[in-house]
Amino acid sequence: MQSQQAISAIPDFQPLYKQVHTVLVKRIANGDWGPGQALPSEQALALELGVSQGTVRKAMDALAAQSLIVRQQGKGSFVAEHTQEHSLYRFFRISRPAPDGARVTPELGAAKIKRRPASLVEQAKLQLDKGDEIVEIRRTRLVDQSPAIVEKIILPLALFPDIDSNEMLPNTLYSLYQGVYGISVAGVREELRAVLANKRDARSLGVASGSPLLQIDRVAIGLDDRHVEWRVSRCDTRHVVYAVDVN
Amino acid sequence: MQSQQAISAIPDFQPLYKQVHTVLVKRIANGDWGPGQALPSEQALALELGVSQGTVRKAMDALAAQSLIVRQQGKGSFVAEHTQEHSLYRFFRISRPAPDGARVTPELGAAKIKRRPASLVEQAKLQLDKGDEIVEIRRTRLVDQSPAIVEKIILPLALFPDIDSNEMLPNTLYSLYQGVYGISVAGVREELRAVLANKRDARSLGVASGSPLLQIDRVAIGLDDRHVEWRVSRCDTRHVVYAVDVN
DNA sequence: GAGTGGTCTAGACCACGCA
DNA sequence: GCGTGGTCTAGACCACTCT
Repeated sequence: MQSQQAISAIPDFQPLYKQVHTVLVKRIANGDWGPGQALPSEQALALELGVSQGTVRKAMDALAAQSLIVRQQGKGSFVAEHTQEHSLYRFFRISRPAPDGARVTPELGAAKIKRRPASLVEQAKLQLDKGDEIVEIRRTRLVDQSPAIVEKIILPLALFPDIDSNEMLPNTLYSLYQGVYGISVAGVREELRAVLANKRDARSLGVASGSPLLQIDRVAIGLDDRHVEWRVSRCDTRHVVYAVDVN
Repeated sequence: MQSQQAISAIPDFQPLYKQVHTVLVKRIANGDWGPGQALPSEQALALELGVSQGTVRKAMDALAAQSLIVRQQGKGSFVAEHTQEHSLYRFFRISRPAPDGARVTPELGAAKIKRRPASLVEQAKLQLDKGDEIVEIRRTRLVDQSPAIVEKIILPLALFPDIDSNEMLPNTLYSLYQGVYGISVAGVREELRAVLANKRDARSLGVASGSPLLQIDRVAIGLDDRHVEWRVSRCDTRHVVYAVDVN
């Protein structure tokens, strides 16, 4: 009656709750339930999958811990939405220095967008083939009305068809990816370095050429583990910092 | 028979498993079980605290998620140890750039240690009072035999009596804090900035004065939420990077 | 074989949101 | 009042470790 049953015909050796977890991730990735929509209740899923409610609960608790879903007592469980506030703070770690430590909401400055074939580095970063096209976005972000971050964003055109025909791109691109293109960013991997401002940086940020900048090299990864975006940000850290908490 | 009983005489309104969690954290912080030692079994704790095994399990799962304890099937649950490898990788995020991405094990270079009254900044960072003494450690860490990181470490002398009488400090200070002084680092808060190498940095790291360095400003926090250490590292990021994964 | 944590189930009551 | 997720319990079997 219990333990190590497989949901599919051929048993694998994952615990049941992990199998349930995997099934649910796939369904979310597949768009069975759109962002903001409610998943079936624990009971309904348990019945459908032939496991107990407690097992479904454990799988859904894991989804909630990954913030793939949001659970609300009395209402239900909902596919996480990359709304403005949410998405901004999940992957955006720029804040004011301690002891204030407040999160910062950057505003959008100038932006340029163009389409071209992927360079070799871009092919590697985004798992593309030779000849694949990408879209390059360059933009500035402001903190307290003055430019603080320059970004170069590279997107595979195949995943975001005609994204370069948008007049104005929103501040939080991830909600656009999710809402319009059905691509949810599940996680990011970032590498941080210190670099010197080149002439273009200096002009965009209003700093002296040769000023120190924090460079954030980020690859965004989708629900299906595809590399969805490559973004290189250069940040003037005189008034804001990149904050990390490890527990 | 179930639900919302309080362990202590005066009920608070925390779920039982959170109360159990809190009790266990306090006992660990208090040294009831030393690092590496086994906690009582789930059954034993459940009996002692008058709750069910499942509730104790949920509390201990949370402790494991915080990596405050390590659980081993068939053996028991053990207070986490800040061993060399462990402690190094828990809070040390320097690695090689992608696609390699391998963790790096820094070696220890020159070190200097001295005792003096806390400056104003140090008082603020470490929650000290005027006149309190601190110990300042300055040292260099090597990657691939060449200097890559300079560190300035500030410790409250009250927490680490006579630490400055040590001949050689180990590479991973956190295991020393835990093993000798009974202070476990439960988490850290870091702020990252880009700065330019001053003359001292340049000499220590073998780079040109004015080179860009990644500055990591870290406050380490103990089990009882006290600020235990303030550490400012400056890192040459030409060959290594600071890696962050968010999921 | 005894003891531990890991998984799974079944059923209960509670707190919440909504109609 | 109903359905949802949140908490708690009790009991079962499994996988692992040690003796």
